[in-house]
Amino acid sequence: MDTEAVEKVVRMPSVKRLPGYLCILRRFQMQGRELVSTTHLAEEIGLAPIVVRKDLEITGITGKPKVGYPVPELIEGIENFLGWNNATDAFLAGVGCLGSALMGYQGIRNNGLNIVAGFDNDPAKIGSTVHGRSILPLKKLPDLVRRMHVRIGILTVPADAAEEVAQMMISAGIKGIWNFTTVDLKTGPDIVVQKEDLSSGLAALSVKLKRAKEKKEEETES
Amino acid sequence: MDTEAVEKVVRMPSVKRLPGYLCILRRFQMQGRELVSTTHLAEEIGLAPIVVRKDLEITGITGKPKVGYPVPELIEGIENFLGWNNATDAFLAGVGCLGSALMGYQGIRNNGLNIVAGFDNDPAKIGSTVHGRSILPLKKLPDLVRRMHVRIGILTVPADAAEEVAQMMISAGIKGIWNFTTVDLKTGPDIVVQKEDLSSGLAALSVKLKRAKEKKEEETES
DNA sequence: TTTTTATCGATATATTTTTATCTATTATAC
DNA sequence: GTATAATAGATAAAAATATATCGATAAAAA
Ligand SMILES: NC(=O)c1ccc[n+]([C@@H]2O[C@H](COP(=O)([O-])OP(=O)(O)OC[C@H]3O[C@@H](n4cnc5c(N)ncnc54)[C@H](O)[C@@H]3O)[C@@H](O)[C@H]2O)c1
Ligand SMILES: NC(=O)c1ccc[n+]([C@@H]2O[C@H](COP(=O)([O-])OP(=O)(O)OC[C@H]3O[C@@H](n4cnc5c(N)ncnc54)[C@H](O)[C@@H]3O)[C@@H](O)[C@H]2O)c1
Repeated sequence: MDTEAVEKVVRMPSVKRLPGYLCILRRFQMQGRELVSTTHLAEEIGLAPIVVRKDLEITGITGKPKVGYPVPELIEGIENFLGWNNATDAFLAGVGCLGSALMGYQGIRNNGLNIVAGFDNDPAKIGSTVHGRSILPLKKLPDLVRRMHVRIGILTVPADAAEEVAQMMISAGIKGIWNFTTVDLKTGPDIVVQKEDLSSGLAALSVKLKRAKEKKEEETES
Repeated sequence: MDTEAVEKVVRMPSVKRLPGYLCILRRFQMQGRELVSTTHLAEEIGLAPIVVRKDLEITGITGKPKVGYPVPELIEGIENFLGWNNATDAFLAGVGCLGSALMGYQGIRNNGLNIVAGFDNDPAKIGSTVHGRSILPLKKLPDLVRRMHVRIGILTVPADAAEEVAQMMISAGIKGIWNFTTVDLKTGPDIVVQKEDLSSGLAALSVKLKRAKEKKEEETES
């Protein structure tokens, strides 16, 4: 029985902006700041205050007029909303250039994800460690996923192996794939795939630069 | 005097999806396919056909009913729209884990960006090469930007150096910064910054996973 | 105390983006 | 040739997202 379930709509753009606030808030906390207003947060992150206020709404934390939000509560609220309070284990497949960079990246761990081990099919890599985490043979992935109840897989294999390795992950019980390959994975509806697409970022940069250039040329003419 | 300028609005979401189509189209071309329909493209990329058709509109390429679009023209149209036909030179600052991965990544070169050199302030790295490109002292960046008329800078330095290095780039004449740090750069309005934010992707993954889990639990209950 | 100012939180409006509908076109099958 | 099915392209509707407005509230200043 839905006892007045407040149908809270979570907007994805807001969700994606939360880590940015979190990063700034953590810095503020280290500086000993107790309170922060959306005005100030907005200035730091380069957005309009109204955007920030709307975004923070989804955490459920409330602020005080003329004062702002309590920094520690806000941090906890965001972490809590994102489920970043308790670290989640993840496996990474494809310990190449990008894969090892990710395995050593503190930013991921700070955001609630713990890359437990890397998997590869290169005999030269298997058995060694990267940033303190061991590289295991890909074959062992399914069994370990099951035994350790790992739900998140990070995919950094070459494109032609992506689909196959992803299927292996899913068969073993992985529920979410952080996909760094260019491949659009074909998965069932119960699997969550987050594709991290460098090329779309580059496309955005290219077009924005082109626009800026055109704009400048127009101004020069007039 | 605007002689009936067809005010073509470029939607950013469409721009960001173009590289995905491009990647698939290039594969099709290698397979010798001459034509492709939005229906088929949509299936490949996992989107609705209507989305694909709307997106391809901005390239100006037209298709034929019952047939589709000519693959080579479409590739050229997308590349042309994004300015990826002629490679653009770029400098990268901060040749660490991520920086060197990017310098060796063919995907960037395929998308019209040519990382000419890397810059660092670590004496141990300066003078060596990464994936065939030399690592130069950061000090030399401004002069080389001016001499080579480089307009794009890639920022992969640690967070605490980001603002400083970005300012150095901008002062030298860099117009677009591909920012991989967590820092929200403070720049003037004529500088284009594309922030590549891993944490927002992770946030999206976390929330989508949480949702999927809740949904499944609801289904199990009923 | 009263006024002023900053800021929250709610509501409303505008804009952007997605999705649907419909018509025209063209290759293919009959 | 004519019917049929697939699909482009235009237009319209719906949904999502961003932005603006405004009253309430709390702190600081007068
Ligand atoms: N290098 C980058 O900067 C970058 C950036 C964005 C995306 N990517 C993507 O990340 C992926 C990897 O790129 P990279 O540059 O790290 O390549 P890489 O060749 O350096 O690394 C690939 C790794 O995967 C391993 N591998 C190959 N086949 C495998 C398999 N079937 N199972 C398990 N491991 C396997 C290889 O042994 C290697 O260690 C590619 O899909 C690429 O498109 C790379
Ligand atoms: N490692 C990852 O997977 C990853 C992923 C996403 C974003 N990032 C971001 O990329 C940046 C670099 O990360 P990393 O893991 O490669 O770190 P890293 O420490 O491996 O590399 C940093 C490099 O920058 C150089 N450097 C330091 N100060 C400099 C300066 N003032 N000028 C020029 N060079 C300087 C260092 O010598 C080093 O080579 C960070 O801001 C990080 O948040 C990293």
